[in-house]
Amino acid sequence: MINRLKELRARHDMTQEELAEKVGVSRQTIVAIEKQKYDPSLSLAFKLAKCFGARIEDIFEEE
Amino acid sequence: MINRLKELRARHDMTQEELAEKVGVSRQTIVAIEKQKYDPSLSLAFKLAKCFGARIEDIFEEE
DNA sequence: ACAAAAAGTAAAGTATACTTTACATTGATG
DNA sequence: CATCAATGTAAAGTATACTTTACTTTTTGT
Repeated sequence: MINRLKELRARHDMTQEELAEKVGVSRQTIVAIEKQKYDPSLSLAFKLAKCFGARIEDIFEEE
Repeated sequence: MINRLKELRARHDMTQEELAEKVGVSRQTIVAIEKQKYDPSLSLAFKLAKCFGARIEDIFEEE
């Protein structure tokens, strides 16, 4: 699974901290996902998509 | 999070066993998700969506 | 009604997602 | 170049997703 989280966050001009707060997780979770350490839960993926006004498929892509 | 997995599986006339095999998980995982015991991982959600020719948002819905 | 297939339940174990804390590195600005 | 904000790294702990095994209940077909 690859994701465009970092890219989208940059485009929306947000810090990791701001994004984390907005979707209700810790900053470390954002770091881990951006660094591709693991994939978000489905619930978090929904929140991230909503936050960026995108669809899950626009942010995450199965290999 | 609510899901229409059972409904979609019925519509596609598949058993839990068949679906489980097709998306590469155990039957118990399918049971648990249909019974709303927990949500699938993002990766499994993608596979289920693909299997039914639907979008993730068509199968799963955030509350 | 009976047998077989499908679905449901339960429990113990493993893997992954997420938290918290703490510290190190990078990058921008005075 | 010094400082502070932002980002990165690491490690130990908790919660949730998933597996495996085994057994019970429900549904379906003859």
